[in-house]
Amino acid sequence: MTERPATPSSQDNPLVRKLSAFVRLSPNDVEVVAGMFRRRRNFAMGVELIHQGQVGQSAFVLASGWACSYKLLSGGTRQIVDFQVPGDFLGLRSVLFRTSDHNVEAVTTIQASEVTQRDLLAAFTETPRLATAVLWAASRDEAMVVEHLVNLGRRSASERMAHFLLELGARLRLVGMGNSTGFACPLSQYLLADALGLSAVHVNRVLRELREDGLVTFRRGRVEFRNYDALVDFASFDRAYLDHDGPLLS
Amino acid sequence: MTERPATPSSQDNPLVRKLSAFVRLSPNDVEVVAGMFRRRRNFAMGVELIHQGQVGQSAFVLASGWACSYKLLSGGTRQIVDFQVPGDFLGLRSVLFRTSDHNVEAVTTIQASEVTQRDLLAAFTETPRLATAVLWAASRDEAMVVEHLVNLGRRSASERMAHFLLELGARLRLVGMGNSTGFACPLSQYLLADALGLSAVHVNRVLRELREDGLVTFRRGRVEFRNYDALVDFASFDRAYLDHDGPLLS
DNA sequence: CGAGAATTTGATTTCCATCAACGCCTGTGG
DNA sequence: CCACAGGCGTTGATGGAAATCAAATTCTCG
Repeated sequence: MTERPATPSSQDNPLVRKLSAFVRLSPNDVEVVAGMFRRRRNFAMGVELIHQGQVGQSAFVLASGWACSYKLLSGGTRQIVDFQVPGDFLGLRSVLFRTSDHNVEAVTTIQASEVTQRDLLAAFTETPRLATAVLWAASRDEAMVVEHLVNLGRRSASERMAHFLLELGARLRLVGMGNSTGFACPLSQYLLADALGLSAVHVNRVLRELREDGLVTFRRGRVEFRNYDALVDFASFDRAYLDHDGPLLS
Repeated sequence: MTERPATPSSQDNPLVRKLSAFVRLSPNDVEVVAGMFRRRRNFAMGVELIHQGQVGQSAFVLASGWACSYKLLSGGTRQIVDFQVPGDFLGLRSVLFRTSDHNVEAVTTIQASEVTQRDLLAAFTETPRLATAVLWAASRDEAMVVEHLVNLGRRSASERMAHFLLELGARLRLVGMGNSTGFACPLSQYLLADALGLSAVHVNRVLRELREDGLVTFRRGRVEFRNYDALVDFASFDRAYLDHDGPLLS
C-alpha cells in the first residue's frame, strides 16, 4: 500500500497528523502518541484483530493497509460498519468497554500498532489533552457511521453505492491515497455488499448501471470517477461534511 | 415524563450517574459536571435545538422528555439517527466540530441544560478525567448507532421493529423509565418510520403483525411486551450489549 | 361537536433478494 | 505446458418484501 520509512518519526505519523487537526499537541503529547505508535505488527489478509464478545482487548492504530469493522448476525450474515484506512483506530470501543461489541478484520495485509487498555488510559491521565483529541477522533468516526446509517436507511441501492464511493474517495484524499480522478480500492464486491446491505449480485448490477451512465467505474481494484460533479449530484453527497479543518483547541 | 425535584442536586443528576458508570468522579469533578447541568431551559414539542450546517452550536444535556437526532436528505425525507432520553447528550458532535452535521428536535416538551463549546472544552482542560468520561459516553452512543446501522442493513422490517423496541426498553430501564413489562413511548408511527427506514404505512402493518403474533403491542403511547423471550429470539437481540457495568477508571 | 392529525386497511407497483448458470482469471500440481 | 479447481465477476429469470397510491376510520383536542 503506502510506502513509509521503517522507523516512524513523530512528524510522519498518521495518528499525530490526524489528532493535530483538532488539538495543538505539545512536543510531550506528540512523544506519548508516537510511543503508542511504535510497536508495529504485521497481519495477513483476512486475519481477525478484534473479536466480538471478547474481554480485555487491545486497540490498534492502522499504519498501512485496509481493515474493516463488522458485526455478525445470527443468520450467518454480517454487516460491515466501516472500513479503516491508515491513521484510523481499530477497535477503540473495545478498550473503552470491557468486552468488544464488534469484529475487526484485515482486508489487505496490514501493519498496525497495538495499544493496550492500560497504556491508553494511563496516557489519558498523564496527558489530558490527548483524551480530548481522541474524543474528537472518535466523534469523527461516529460522524462517518451516522452518514453510513443514513445511507442504508434512506437511499436506493445505486445512490448508496455512489455515496459510498464518494465518501471513501474523500477520506482517502485526506491521507494522500487518492485524488478527484479516483483511488486504488482493494474491496471485493462481496465486501461492498456486506457494507451496503445489498446482495453481491445486486452490487454488480448497480456498478454496471453507474458505469453505463458514465458516472464511475470500478475495475481491477481501481475506482475511477468519470463525472465527479454528476456523481455528487446523483448521490446528493455533501462535499463539506468531512472538512473539519484547523485545531479547535490550541 | 419523569418527576424530578426542581433544584437538581449533584446526587440526583442523570449525567453524573451516567458518567459515574465509567470513571469514579471526584467531588470536584461532580461539581464541574453539576455546574454544566445547572441552567435548565424548556423547549416545546417539535422545537429544533440543533441545526444541521450551523456553526458554533452549543450542546445540551437532556433532563426530561424525549428528543431525536436526524439528518435531512435532499428528497425531503429524513433519517432519524437516534432518540435521546434523560441523561443523554444532545448534539455533542456539534460542539466538537465547528459546524453541526445533524439536527436535534424535541419529540415531547423537554427540559435541557445548555453546555457551550467554551465551557465544555474548558472543563476538559481543568478536569482531565471528565474528557475520558465523556469519551466513554460518546462511545456508548456510537455503539447504539452501530447497532441501529446493523438493524437497517441486515434485518427485515419486522425484525427491525422488534429489535428497536427491545433496545429502547433496555435503555429506558437503565434510567428507571421502564421494566420488562413495557414502557411509555411518545413516538408516532411516522417517527418510527423515519428511524427504521420504512414507510409509515409499513410500520403500521409490522406493528399489527407483531401484535397478532402475541409478541408486543404498541397502543396509545405504551409499549407492552407480551412475550419477551420470544421477542428477543425473533429479533436476535443481544441482551448483554448495553451492560457496561462498573467504573473502568477508578 | 368538529377539524386535523394519526392510524388502519386495501390494491398496485417497484426494487432488490434469491436461485441458477456461465465466463474469466489466477494459481497449482501433474 | 496443460488441466483444472476455486474465487470472483457477470448475466438472466423469478419471487417476495416493502413502497406507493388511495381511502376510510379512529383518536385528540380545542
